[in-house]
Amino acid sequence: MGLPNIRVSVDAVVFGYDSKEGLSVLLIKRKVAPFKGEWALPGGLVKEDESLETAVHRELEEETGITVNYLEQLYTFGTPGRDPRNRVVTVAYYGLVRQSEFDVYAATDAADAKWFHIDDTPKLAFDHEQILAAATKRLRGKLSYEPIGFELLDEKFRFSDLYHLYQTIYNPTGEKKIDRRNFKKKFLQLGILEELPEKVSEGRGRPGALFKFDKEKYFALKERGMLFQV
Amino acid sequence: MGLPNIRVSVDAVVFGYDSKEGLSVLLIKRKVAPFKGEWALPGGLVKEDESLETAVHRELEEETGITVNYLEQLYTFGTPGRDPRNRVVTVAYYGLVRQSEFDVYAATDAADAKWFHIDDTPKLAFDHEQILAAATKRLRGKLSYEPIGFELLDEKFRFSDLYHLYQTIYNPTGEKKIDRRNFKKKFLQLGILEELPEKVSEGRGRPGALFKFDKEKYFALKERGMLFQV
DNA sequence: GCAAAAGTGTTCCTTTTACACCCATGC
DNA sequence: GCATGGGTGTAAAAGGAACACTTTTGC
Repeated sequence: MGLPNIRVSVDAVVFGYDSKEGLSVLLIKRKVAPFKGEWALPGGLVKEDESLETAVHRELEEETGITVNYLEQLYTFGTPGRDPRNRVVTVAYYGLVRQSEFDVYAATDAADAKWFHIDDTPKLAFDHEQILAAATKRLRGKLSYEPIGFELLDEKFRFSDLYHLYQTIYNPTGEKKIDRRNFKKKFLQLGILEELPEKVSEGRGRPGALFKFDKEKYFALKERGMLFQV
Repeated sequence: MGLPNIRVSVDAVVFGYDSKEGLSVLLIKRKVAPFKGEWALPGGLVKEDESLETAVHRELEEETGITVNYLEQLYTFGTPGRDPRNRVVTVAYYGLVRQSEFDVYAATDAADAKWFHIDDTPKLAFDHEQILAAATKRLRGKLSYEPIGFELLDEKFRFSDLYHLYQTIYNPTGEKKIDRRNFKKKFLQLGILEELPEKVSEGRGRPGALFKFDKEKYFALKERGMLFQV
């Protein structure tokens, strides 16, 4: 009985948020077989001496040029046959970024790389649609027991940006449901927001105050795990 | 640049519950190097044509003789150096069983196999202490947003068994905290318990009614995810 | 009769929900 | 002046927490 020939890869589901465009996911167009020319999650084989996390960051850099500072392990997919050529077990990660901060470009290892709105993704290679679905589900779940926002919003943001973020992720179909006042009350009670004296207008309507996260409290709360039902 | 030489293994953290002994974990004594003679989590290399889940079940059978019907993926550990000889990425699973149902024995692939009380585990091989810690944390967390019990209790059980289960897992140090009446009220409200006409005495004290889970509702609730704060 | 476990309701408090009007600005 | 988004409070309802005595059995 010879040693099993199994390869290990990593894949990344990077979510980008933008107040105008909502929630997107970063995809690449494959440059090599299998599935050459099709869209897929960025990712690739892990090298023998690098950690899984290092591998994800490296692959993201090589394929899309972006650097993500928040990545979390999602799930490991290993069904035989998920890669048509070899047995490949892939460790999937998901991450969150402010979409506006990143110029995405097809770096050396991909034919193309771009953001797709979460409700308008193309057919994906391998079992990547399954991975994407798992990540989306996890993101939604996470929202209700951990503060999310720091990674997705600009340093200073209007309260309505935060509100729309939650609204978007919870309620992708767009029927308004979350009560603005109750949401604000609840969120402010967490004590992780700092209201700035500056006000900013969006072009029309009354200008709103800017807020920023109190990083210490934010991460403390995140560590401890909070419960936040919308 | 040659292909990376990485192996893939699975490890299982199997928790057993017994109303008398509380929460235990199943460990094996390693029969082969490295760490020969030391205690470790059951597990081993994945074969090229089997799924990860199949591999866990197979290894459990080969090393401890038990069959677990509830196993869930926990996390994948892949730091280089976690196995002293080769690069091994391990996918950890955790599961729950009724301890009383299983005769554990050292099957062919282990020198010994037994249950250890969760607060009295030996030093473990590899990074298995870290894996065990992660599993314990996850189990506690899970308890508060999913019904747990079906997998850990006999088919028919007294309400106090369920109560002690939660008490044990939440509150390992044993200072009583959960209010019996409130716990019962809340749990019954979930609508997943069926009260049987039979009563049973524990030898002393007033006999209590037996309950069983309404499987359909139980698993439905589990799918949807419930929120249950104790 | 006493030790051990099971059964049972009410009150208070906290949290959550529902809900509508005025304000500041750009055009 | 009107359209657009920002800001704000209260009342009713639901859910959670605290709490103690009685019942049934074995010995």
